[in-house]
Amino acid sequence: MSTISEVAKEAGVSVATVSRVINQNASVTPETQKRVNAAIAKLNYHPNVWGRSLRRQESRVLLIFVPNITNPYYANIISGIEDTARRNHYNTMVCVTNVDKERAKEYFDLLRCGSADGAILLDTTKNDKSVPRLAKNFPVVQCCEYCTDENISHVSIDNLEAAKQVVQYLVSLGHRRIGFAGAVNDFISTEQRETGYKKALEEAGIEFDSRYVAYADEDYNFLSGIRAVKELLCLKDRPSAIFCISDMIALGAIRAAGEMDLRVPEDLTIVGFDDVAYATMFKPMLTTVSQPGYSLGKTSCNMLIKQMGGAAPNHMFLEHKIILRDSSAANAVE
Amino acid sequence: MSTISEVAKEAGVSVATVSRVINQNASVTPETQKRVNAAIAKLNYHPNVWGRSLRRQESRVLLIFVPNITNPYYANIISGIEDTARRNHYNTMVCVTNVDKERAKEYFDLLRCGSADGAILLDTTKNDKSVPRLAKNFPVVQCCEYCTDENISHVSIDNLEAAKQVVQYLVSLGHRRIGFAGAVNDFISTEQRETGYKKALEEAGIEFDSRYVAYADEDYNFLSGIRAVKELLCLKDRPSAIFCISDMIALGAIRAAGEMDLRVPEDLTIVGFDDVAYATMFKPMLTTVSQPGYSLGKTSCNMLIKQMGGAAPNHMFLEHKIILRDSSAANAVE
DNA sequence: GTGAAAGCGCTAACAC
DNA sequence: GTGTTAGCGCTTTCAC
Repeated sequence: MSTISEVAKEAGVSVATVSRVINQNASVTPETQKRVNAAIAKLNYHPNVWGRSLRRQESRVLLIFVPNITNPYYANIISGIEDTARRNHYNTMVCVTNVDKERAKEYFDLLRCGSADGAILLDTTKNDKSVPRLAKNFPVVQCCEYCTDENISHVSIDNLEAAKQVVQYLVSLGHRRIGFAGAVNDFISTEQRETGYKKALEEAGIEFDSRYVAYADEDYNFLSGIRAVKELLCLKDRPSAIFCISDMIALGAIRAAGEMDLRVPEDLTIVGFDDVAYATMFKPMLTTVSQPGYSLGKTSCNMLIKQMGGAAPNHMFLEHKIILRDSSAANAVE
Repeated sequence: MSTISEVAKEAGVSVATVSRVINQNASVTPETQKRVNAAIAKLNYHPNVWGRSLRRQESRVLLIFVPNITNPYYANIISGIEDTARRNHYNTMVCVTNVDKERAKEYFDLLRCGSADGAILLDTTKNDKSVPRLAKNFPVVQCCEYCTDENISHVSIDNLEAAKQVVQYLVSLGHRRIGFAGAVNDFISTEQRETGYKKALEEAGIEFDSRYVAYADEDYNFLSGIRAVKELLCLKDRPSAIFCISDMIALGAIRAAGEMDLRVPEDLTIVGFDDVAYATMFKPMLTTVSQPGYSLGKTSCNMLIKQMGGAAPNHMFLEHKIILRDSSAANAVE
């Protein structure tokens, strides 16, 4: 590992000149430039990032907080963030929190100790108190999930509206007994999708029936999806359609239906949320809501960079899309 | 962001004393310790990592190179690496290369510029030339995939043996026309699984028939899996069993069979590889080879840390397991 | 256009 | 047990 002063000696110039050549921001004779570049190449010199950061007081690293990377839904978002970051000469560091507050707190220290300049959070919960505290001192953008504090930037889709549209679509298919498979967690999207479900029912003049609502585990896992949906399917007047707040739960719903000898979509319509790749690998292929993952990531990252440049916190909602496939059909139950 | 000298002033001691308290490695009066700690708390001081790294000449960051994070198969490995790293006071940085050599090269610079102390590579190809070059200058461990250079550490399962066992199992079920769905890439696991397939056939006295071998795309994607397997199923003497080198391809195989009105496993036995979570979400649930993901990650990380401490390169093979589920059955085709 | 030198925050060798 | 100080590699101000 060679240093700037070794390069300077090799090229017969001062370290200042080498620095100027590296950063291309000051006048250096083309000829000296050539000599310096030759020395850099010869010594295989790479500017040491610690020295530079210490001097510049910035790390050019952005943090990405993800609850887990098992969910393919995050892959696109992360791609969007990373591409944008790299285009702006930032490196990224994926921090997998596993929904563990302790671990997240440790990762927050990466900001406090200077390891990173800002963070994009994909795992904020509704009433999270640590995020506002962090955002007071560091540039932070929330993506997809966000807390109720108005002063912190966020980028997401309009979950309430999306859920409403799903239920309106189900109503348009003739369904009246529409179930809802949610999850027990503190994500705002979870809440908003349930609210959207209720609003759409109300607007359609269908009375809300709490027996038609069931909940999977915190992390929307497959097995708990099966369990939750079975609760609904065991009812005397079982729903003819079920809106699931994640594809994973919807996959569980298909399995649950199969185990109870119900055909999808003939006997039961199922709609998911997220449009992960696996939504099309199953038969029947899943009707679901598609989020613009890559754009969500890209927009978040751009917002963060602007904010680090002094811009005020901002809120953005991107467009979702309902993808019609095989798991939904007109109500034929009675 | 307060500095060590501000803490020193606040506590009425020198910066050296503060440093000693922080690093708990020298004798400081309990009383001064208390004073210093009070000052640290009061100023909410966090040691600046740039200053420390510059001085100590280490970053305490490890890189994890992953081809993509869409594949859930990597999640466990990464967990294993991260937990182990954190236990040893290292931070990790996930670098998603997208099988893009250019991007990987840029990430390699993180080592050259001091941003990281070592790397675990999950995406090495057989004849990769850049990895040996990198490994000459920096601590590197390869996980799951590795290149032919003997001097670079690696941790993986014995892919050849695993493939052999799968085929032996299929033979034991009475299958004689056994197909192989591989992929067009330069991963050593791909090659070894094909070699294992051929060896097992040979040992069973079954002549190798090149018509029974088809290839999915480089990244084992679902659609190309369907395509490859359809090639095999269109043969006059179609195979009664197919060994797929990844679960994703195996999922494609199930779809392909379905589209050609073949039942799995009654008309066609399918075996996958990796045992991803989705292997059990489908009906039929997949017979597959399970790799000890978490252990692979953990072992790699421990090996890297030992190596950074001066240990010589090492090679390790961990145990795999064949998981019998619903997609395989005795040959009933003729 | 180029060089000398200060200083970013920290640790550790040395002095007392 | 504690303080002084050099120096890690870099950028940038100020001379010239």
